[in-house]
Amino acid sequence: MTLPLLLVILGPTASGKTALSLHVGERLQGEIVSCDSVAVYRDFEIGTAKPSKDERTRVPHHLIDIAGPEELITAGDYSRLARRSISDISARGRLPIVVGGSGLYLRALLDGLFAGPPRSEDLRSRLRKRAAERGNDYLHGVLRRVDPAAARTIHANDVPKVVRALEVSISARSPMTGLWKQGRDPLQGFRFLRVGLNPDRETLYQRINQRAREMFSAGLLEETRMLIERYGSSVWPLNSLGYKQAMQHLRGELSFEQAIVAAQQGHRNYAKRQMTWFHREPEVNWIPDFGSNPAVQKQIVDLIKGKAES
RNA sequence: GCACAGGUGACCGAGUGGUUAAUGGUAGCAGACUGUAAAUCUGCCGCUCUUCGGAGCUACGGAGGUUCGAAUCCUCCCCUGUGCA
Repeated sequence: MTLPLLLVILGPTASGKTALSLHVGERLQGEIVSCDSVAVYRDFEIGTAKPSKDERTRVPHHLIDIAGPEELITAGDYSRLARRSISDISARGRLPIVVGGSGLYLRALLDGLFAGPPRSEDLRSRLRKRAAERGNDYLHGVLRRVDPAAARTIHANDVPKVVRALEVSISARSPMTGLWKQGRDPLQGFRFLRVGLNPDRETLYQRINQRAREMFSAGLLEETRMLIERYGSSVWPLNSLGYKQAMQHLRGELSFEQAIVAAQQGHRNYAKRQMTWFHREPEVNWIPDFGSNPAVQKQIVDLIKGKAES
């Protein structure tokens, strides 16, 4: 018996993942599992370019609006929840479509993570404080003693990763890279079909600029103000692209126009990083175009039909 | 038209006679990423070669000049901003 198909659509922001997923979902009785680290939070609408209410009626969506902004959803949380959704969808005999822009979340879902100890906020803040007081190199030196292999791959200036490696190694009383050797827990029971959208860079950047500006005219500022009022200005997702710049404008640090330009910049840089990440993803069927292109949509539907029969 | 201020590599911006192809920053490109990841970090970044140690060429508005040596000093010209007319 052949395993059920799992479609994965990946690509940078504004590459047309949503359009493609809706088309395929409608045509092939699919349900969408969003893989977006910010869309998981309720009330973050405009800046996350979530699919509209109407679109979510056309094709069922999962892993959107699953937490309040004051909650912390990690890659591990996401992975567990998404796997549950996928097996439910599959049990209903429908096609699960993972639509991903968040590289780490996608990897956590498909390849799994290593079995690490739980977060320790206490330990983390102590380590961060240590780095601030005695310098990045000092903290990195500690890591070099605790987990030399980790120290070799993590740059001293990358404090968050140094802190994480130390947190894991110290609370587990064992080097983090040693724990890695025990392996990950990959998602099993499916045949993966990965489709990657990789439109022409310059065109993508234009599209990003346009979309970021539209977010502001669609009321990103008002939404941000509402979020601050409702949840306070220190909730984590307010640091996300667009919201961050909207906050800076509300605080008077940037003019309206400057905020837009900064948000565009941030989104372009992000798209670049996403592509770097996705280049490493194995077995991707790369499409050098936008997912909103009807020809691409047809091509993917045909591709899936072919796979489903084989 | 006179008086100041200024014209630096894609952009912003240091540099006022010599380890200067020229500090920084931004953009761009490439890369890393195992529970905050829309985060965080790294490398490259005038052109042409290179056995990767380097070699050559072109560069600081333009043209001359001073000097062993200039983005840096002098002269003239062009342009920009501000002030006085």
